[in-house]
Amino acid sequence: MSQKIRTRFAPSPTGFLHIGGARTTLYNWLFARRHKGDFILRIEDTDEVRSTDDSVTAILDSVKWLGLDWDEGPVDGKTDKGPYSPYFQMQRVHIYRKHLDQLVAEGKAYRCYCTKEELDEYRRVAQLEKRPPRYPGVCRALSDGQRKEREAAGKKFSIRFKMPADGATIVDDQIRGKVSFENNLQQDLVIWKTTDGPTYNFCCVIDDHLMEMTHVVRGDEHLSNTPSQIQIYHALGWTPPLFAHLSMILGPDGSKLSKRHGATSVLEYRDQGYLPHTMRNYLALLGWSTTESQQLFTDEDLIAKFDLAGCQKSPATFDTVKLNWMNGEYIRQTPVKELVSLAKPFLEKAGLVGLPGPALERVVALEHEKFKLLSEIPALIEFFYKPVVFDPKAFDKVLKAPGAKQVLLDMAEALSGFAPFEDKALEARIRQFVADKGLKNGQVFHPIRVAVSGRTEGPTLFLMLEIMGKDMVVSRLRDAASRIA
RNA sequence: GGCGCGUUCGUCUAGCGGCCUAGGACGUCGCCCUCUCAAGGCGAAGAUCACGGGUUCAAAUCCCGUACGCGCCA
Repeated sequence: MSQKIRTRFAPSPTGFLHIGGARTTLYNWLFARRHKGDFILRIEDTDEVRSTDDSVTAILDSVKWLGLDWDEGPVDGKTDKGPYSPYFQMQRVHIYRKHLDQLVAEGKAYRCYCTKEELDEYRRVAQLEKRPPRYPGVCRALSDGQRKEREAAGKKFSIRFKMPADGATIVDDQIRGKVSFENNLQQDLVIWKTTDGPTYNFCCVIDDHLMEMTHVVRGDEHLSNTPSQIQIYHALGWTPPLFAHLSMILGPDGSKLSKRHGATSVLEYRDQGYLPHTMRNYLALLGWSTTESQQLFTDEDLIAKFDLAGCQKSPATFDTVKLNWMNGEYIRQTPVKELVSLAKPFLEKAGLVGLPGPALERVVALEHEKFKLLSEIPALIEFFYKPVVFDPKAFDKVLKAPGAKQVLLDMAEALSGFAPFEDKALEARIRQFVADKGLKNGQVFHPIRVAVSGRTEGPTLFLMLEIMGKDMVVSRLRDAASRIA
């Protein structure tokens, strides 16, 4: 098979891009990139009521932020590019109608005049009689006379696709293997609504074929619709693409991941300070793995190794703890200069940009290995730029300790004329101080740390002092001492 | 209700008949490093492989059933 691989992600713009959609996008993208194929984005906006322009924008922004570039599809919320344009389904209705007409003309689809009330009644009775609540095919069996009668009465109709009455449809799923569905158990699917518009399952088939998709990789929830879709392909004389159905992503309580489990929108993860690369790596591993159980991947690595056969059939629970670990891992791998630039929005929000004081690069470097999220950077470094806020527990425990006040005053004195005010020299001087006074390291180091930073945890002491500079250090030592009763 | 899918440490998973007294990763715990917190290093605990039957010399791995969970159909 020398055919070029083509995959797509086809969201309905009825909200933001959630984690599940992000993973589906990622897998499609990885698969296409792996096989030097094309990755297409298509907007399924046939639900006029729920589709919004804002959603289109949010979805495009999300996919862009994730770093998944598409070869064809929307350029923005209105325009698109690519040889199969348009990629917005609402602009393709004439195409669907053409194929609809063909099916009807060939007797492969028929008008159904049943009203909502009638359908509800069929279903109610079926439930009562413990039969499956399927459409009983009333209008499929209509005679020409009966049909004319209904037309003459001007009855509204939908259009249903005739499913084969017998046999079975096999979905040869790339992840799950062969899954068989009895045709007589499938109902005649509505492919055109009473309100005069195509339905999801119909558009999807036509677009996937016309856009020459070779692989349809999508969520589990579509597996049950696949046999109907396959029959539509056949009715139109087309060969279906290969299908791969991904398992769901669950929340910590085992139910489908939703709002009440916390952030579900990709953009929320961006705003919390996760790196796109973390999301790619983590999401890749949520339902896919290599035989070696490798955890950390570069993008090249991911592309080279991704494989549908390695996808998990069972659902996976989204684990923020592991996500955080991975983000910390990648933050540590990010050069400081780049990290500062990535953290800019967060630093700006905290008012830490453009302030006098040490260079952000130096300060960030000092705490580099501690960050798990970009959003927590400001809180960990702000004491370099803003007045010290004492952690009450630290103050009581360390600064109120016997002798601490005197240590701070003596230390301020000792350092006020000290030079060079530099890491190694400071360490030597302070250790000397400890020895001279006959104290223990902790009795000196700890009070200094709390006095200059307000907290007991923080960067390595002497380098922190160097970066703060003599003036700030000395004045903070004295200020802290003055606060001790 | 029918149909379909799924079920290995708390979590993500390896495993595709013997290499499994079930491996890795996150998390947890302990130790080391150490000026604190991290990071890092080392180590430990943690899964009768959902359950019950088969098949086989041999099953987490194959078959059947049950339970539970989820999806689709409305």
